[in-house]
Amino acid sequence: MNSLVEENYLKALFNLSIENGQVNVNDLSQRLEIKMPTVTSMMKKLAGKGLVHYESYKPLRLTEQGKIEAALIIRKHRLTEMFLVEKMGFGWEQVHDIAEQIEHIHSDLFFAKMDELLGFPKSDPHGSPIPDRNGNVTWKEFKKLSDCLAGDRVRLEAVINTSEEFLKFLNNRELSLGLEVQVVSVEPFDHSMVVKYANRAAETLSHTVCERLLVVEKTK
Amino acid sequence: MNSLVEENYLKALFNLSIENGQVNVNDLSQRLEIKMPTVTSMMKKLAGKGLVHYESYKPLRLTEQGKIEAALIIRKHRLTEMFLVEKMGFGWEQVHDIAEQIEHIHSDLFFAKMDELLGFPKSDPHGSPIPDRNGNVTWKEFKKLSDCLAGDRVRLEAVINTSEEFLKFLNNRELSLGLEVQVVSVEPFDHSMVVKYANRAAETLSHTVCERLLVVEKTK
DNA sequence: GTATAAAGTTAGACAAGTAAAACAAAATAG
DNA sequence: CTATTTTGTTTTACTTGTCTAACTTTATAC
Repeated sequence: MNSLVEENYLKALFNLSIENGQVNVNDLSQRLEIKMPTVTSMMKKLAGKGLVHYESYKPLRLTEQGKIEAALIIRKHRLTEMFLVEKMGFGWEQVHDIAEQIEHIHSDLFFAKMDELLGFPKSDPHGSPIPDRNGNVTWKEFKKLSDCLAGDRVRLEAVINTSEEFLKFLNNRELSLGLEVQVVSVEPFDHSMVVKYANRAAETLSHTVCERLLVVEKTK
Repeated sequence: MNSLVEENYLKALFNLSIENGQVNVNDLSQRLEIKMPTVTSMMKKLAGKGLVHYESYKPLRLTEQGKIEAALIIRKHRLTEMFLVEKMGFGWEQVHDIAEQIEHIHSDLFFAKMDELLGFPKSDPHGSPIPDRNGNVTWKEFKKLSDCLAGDRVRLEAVINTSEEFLKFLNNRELSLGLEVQVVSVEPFDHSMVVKYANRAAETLSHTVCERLLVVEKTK
């Protein structure tokens, strides 16, 4: 059984691998706000448990077993977020910190019950996929809104950042998952976008925001 | 902010005080399955934080602040148990271990929401009172079934032990809270009781069981 | 009322997780 | 291609929570 601390390293390593591809000690150190020597020693420990491939000065990689164990923690996190939103009435901007704690609860029954009550959801309130009971994740093919062109019509399917500030920003602009969005124009200078959606007047979104919005082409 | 470990000491000390009155280092040591020297040093630490009155070789006592902080943890535990039973469909025998973990979640909002969804319950699925947001507990006057006499008609209001085995034992005999029970006879030798309830044939309950069942006299 | 047992404390040690300081390797900038 | 910066590692040390062994105080049994 992994400790709470080990679980956090596994999860961060898993998430960074997806976000950045290659993960260095420094990346993990910054993500966890833990100094590099501590990260190095934990990597050796997790390598000893067969969860990480560790070689000095080389990028960090989870083993197959490490990936499974990380995915199962993320499963618990995302099921919890979904439960908090769907069954307890929380907003999608309120659930991250609570799920960050509940993901470490040890009780298969508890999460199986959540899953059942939710009707076995495939994604969490931010559009991220929920790994299955075996730790398998199937990613849908999303495109960043920032990669779209003027005239594109797309549907908002997921957000990358789940911080309270970002999600409140989206709430203030009535941007929510499932929304159909039309790209009116792209500003060549700063890559900001003018978009239209719902019954709102044209809205300008910075590149920083558009990069964090994942969409699919609207199938007519 | 108290650590998870400190929280467990506070809670155990609070519960033992109610169960036994006076609490010694040895009692706490046995309850927590932690050796006495460790308990002694933690008591000094908690005394330093103003949560425990500690004097060498004297019984242990929570300070007023210690009682409040302990009661707030117990509040979280009992709200969780109620939520698991009422909103998630768990049996009363399944919830202890999960609540034991969730009681350490730090999120006022999370427990406030549970409380609200449950309609501000006054007691948990085992009949124990839920402390209020300020850590105040109001105990109802219960009597042990084992203190009743032949002919008494009472209502089962709470159970003392919340272990899975004990609650399964009660489930097997269809004993649940709210049930009206009639004491048919008391065996003088071992204090076992013959009782009748629901539509069942007479049932014999050992003294050990009757001691753990809390009742009120049935008001006609 | 002393002898023994039980309970409690002190002292020293250890594991997990952390960081600071010093050093080593790799990447980068001229 | 060397000099410098960045990244990573090693060593040492600290904190929290735990234990064992040794000792002290209090309680209990004749």
